Amino acid sequence: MPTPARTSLDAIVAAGRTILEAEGADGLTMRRVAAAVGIRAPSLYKRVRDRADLLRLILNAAGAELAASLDEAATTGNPRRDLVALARTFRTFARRNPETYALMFARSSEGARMDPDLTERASAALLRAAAELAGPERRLEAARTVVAWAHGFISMELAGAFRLGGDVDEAFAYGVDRLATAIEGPSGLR
Amino acid sequence: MPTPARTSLDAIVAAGRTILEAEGADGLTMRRVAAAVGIRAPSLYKRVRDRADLLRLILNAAGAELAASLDEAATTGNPRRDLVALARTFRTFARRNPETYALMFARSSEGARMDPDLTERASAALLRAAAELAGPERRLEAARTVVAWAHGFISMELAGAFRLGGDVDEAFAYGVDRLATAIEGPSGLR
DNA sequence: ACCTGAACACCGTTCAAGT
DNA sequence: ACCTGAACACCGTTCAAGT
Repeated sequence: MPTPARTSLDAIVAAGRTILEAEGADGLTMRRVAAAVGIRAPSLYKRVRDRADLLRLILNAAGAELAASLDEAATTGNPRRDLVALARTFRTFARRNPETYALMFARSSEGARMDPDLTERASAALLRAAAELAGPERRLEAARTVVAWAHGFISMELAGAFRLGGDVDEAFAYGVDRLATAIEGPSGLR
Repeated sequence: MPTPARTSLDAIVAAGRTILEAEGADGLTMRRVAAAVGIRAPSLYKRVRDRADLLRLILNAAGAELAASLDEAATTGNPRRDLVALARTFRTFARRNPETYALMFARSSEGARMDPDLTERASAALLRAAAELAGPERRLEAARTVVAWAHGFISMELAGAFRLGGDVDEAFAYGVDRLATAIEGPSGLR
């Protein structure tokens, strides 16, 4: 005789996101998530394969939000301003979802990998701006250089690695300005 | 009546490094490290406060090696060539010690933080090159921009985030060249 | 169909007892 | 002084049993 469902996959993923940001990755335990949705840990396995699967679903949900924000941000028509807007949007997301952000870019030791389609969607606007600034042949390297800088800056900021003082906001503004200039025009390589 | 020591802190840290790189952070268990040095897990607590402390010692040992390599690398006399050498040295270290590298730049959720003196030592050569390229007033922002790019590039490479194809080595060479140019000369900001 | 308690094989860590 | 087995409070996960 069927028992009515007491929760849903969406509720589990949402609870997981909240717990992940509030308690960190170590705090995201199956028992804790189960309690948050009013069931016991073993019942979670009716809806997710294992903890890595739950983590994957959490990263996908957050990644979809990020991709949508990026799409919205890059709409000024000016590639340089779009680039600045994209970098800011990226940083804002990371500061609001630091634990999630760290896992998105982590080595797969946690076993969870975001949906590749989402990664592509999140890259699209940047590739467009990069093509306009650096030229179509160099657009991939240019986009990579910018995203590497932005990710590096943000992850160091989140890790508290900027310990030599100075204004971090200003350093971010300086960096994105320098990067935009760096990928502009003909390559100095070779 | 004293029992002779069966191992040493150095042996424990060395075993920890090997296990960390071979099995990942999750594989670095107190029981596993103890077995590698021929004792039982509880005896480790005679030499380290807890697992976070062991992790800290591992990161310090690796960080000292990295700082020494960086010092050695930046000796061409030419700031631009020094910058390229520093970036390459950094990347080589990360590729040889990927698990250690990831923890060095991780949020302190793992609880282990490297010795600040080591961070400073590792930054010194870069700050010198940055001062020559960008001018003394902009050296901190310039150094941060370069290290952010390098760390971002490397951590994305290690995470397997470069999925759109293209030559990753060439992208690294392109990036460091662009970054060196980017921090040169007067700032375009403001 | 969904949910549960009990159980298993792991953790990090403590502690009394051994030499 | 250093090392140990036993124990505790946690994990993720499985599974038979309940409704």
